[in-house]
Amino acid sequence: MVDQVRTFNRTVMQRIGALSDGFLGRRRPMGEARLLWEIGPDGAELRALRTRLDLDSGYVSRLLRSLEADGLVTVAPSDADRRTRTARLTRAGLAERRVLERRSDDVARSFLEPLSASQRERLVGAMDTVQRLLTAALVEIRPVDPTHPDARLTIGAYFAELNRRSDSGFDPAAGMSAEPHELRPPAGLLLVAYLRAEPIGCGAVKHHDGAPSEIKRMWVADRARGLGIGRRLLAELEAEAARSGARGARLETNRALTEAIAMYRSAGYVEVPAFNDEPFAHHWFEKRL
Amino acid sequence: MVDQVRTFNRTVMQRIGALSDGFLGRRRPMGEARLLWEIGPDGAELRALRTRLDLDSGYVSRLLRSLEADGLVTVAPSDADRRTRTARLTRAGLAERRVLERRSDDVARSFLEPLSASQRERLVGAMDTVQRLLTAALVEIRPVDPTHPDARLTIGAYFAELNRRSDSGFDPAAGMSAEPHELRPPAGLLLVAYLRAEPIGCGAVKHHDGAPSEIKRMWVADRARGLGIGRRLLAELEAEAARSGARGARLETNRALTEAIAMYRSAGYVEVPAFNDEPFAHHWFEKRL
DNA sequence: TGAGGTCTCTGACTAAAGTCAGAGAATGGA
DNA sequence: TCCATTCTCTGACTTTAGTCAGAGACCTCA
Repeated sequence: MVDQVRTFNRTVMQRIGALSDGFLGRRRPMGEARLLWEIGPDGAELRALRTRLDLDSGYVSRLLRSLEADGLVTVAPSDADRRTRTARLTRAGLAERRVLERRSDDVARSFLEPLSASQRERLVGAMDTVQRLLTAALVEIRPVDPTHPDARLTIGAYFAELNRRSDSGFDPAAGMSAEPHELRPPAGLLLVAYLRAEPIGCGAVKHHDGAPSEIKRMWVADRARGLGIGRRLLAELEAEAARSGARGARLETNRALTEAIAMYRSAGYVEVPAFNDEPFAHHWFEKRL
Repeated sequence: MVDQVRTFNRTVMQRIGALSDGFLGRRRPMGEARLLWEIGPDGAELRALRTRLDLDSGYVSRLLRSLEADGLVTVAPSDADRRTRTARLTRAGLAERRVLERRSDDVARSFLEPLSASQRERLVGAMDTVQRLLTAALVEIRPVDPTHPDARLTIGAYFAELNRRSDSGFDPAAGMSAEPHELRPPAGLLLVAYLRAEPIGCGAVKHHDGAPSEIKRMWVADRARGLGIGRRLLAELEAEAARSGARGARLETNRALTEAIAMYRSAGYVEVPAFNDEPFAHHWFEKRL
């Protein structure tokens, strides 16, 4: 498998290399072209450009000077903080960027054109799979303190979604508790899933002496679904429950969360009679560990 | 579709970029690392290195000088032709190359590791599809004179394969004719399929006044099968037949060539009674255009 | 054997890419 | 209001990457 991935990397790298050639060739150095591209139609702050392209501040400055000299870019202090400056594309800069855009369209088209309709469909489908799974492989799951901003953010998003999707609305204060101290070792654990430093999911476990651990706050951001992140969170929480000595894991859920329910079932959870009186729950599940 | 290909290019490019970082980071410039890699365990002639990496001869020379100074490479005149020189890795060079190899293994592994077994399988499968189809899109089909070396090469390979696979062996002199002048416009046409300048398939058509054109010499190299090249060759030959005024296309084939037969059927050919007495044929097909 | 061609190397360049150490303006908080 | 900090810019570099025009060794074929 590793070999197959490697040959993939080689082929695709060579092939997509054509794209950088496309970025080149307008008698503009690659660095300038990348910067022009990254500034985008709405402009961008220099610090954002630096971190996104991972360039030295002096270097960015010099590149911008050169683009300014060509009349493609203007740089002006930002309104909020006059230390930082914002680069914007001029009319000519926008036109130049459109040329780059057309070029990368051309590259994409050159991939598709020689193929038959069914080959095209297969190619695009497989590309989507590769992309999604490569992204999924980038997701990292880490324990986070329940009071950490990332924890608040994801749990907040979870509540908001529950409120939006369940027919009765949702009030976090009314449900079963999951206070910070209950989700902090050794009483429990809160995990946050990150995609490139951005929190995109969470899940928690709350231990009970002599009883199954409770899984709580399982949530994955919309645009990160279908990557198996929920399943990974769940598996890690179960492992944590097992480490704490629990013989099983339990959870309750709202009937509106159909994908979650399907995922629990396929992960080996079986529906059981209500084991608590959480007012927003319709289904109770349990799994032996 | 173009958009999907573009986002694929962006994601994958970023992700595989890690690989070049892997090649870098050993405090060795990328050019040297690429060269070291390309020389390979068995050594390589400088001209081969130059064409494969597309580098200036002076530049390669200088890079080799630097690798030599580090004790990683030796360069000596080739035995056959003492103008050309062959670069070989020393013990240290081989070790260094193994480091690079391990690094690109690590990158590949980092793609796979966070995924579940079924995700891995899907990823590798999709990678294979992408790779094959991107390669397929690189194939170019061009008319070639029947006496051109590439034509001789592919037709020779076709005869060799026929001889190897058919139980009776095959003697090109005994069969129905397809002399150079019969496959040259306006009497006919010979197409050769190229993958990166290397001929990997052929196919010809021979016109007959007032009768269906004959498809001859259809062949695709083993390692290029499954890319739809045969189908493309056939389609172009049919188009050529139609241009010449033919109302149909005919062909005969040996029963050993099962994939070819399946391809003809799925391309709309129907089996008909023998329309000639080609001694090596078992099936005769025809299609209306 | 000699003419024309092939192959690699050296010298002399240029352009791009990137690094580093301040300088100077602006900001936020004590 | 002052001090530490943040942000961008400039000047002065270094390293890579790549190009071009010969020179010289070697090969092939007439």
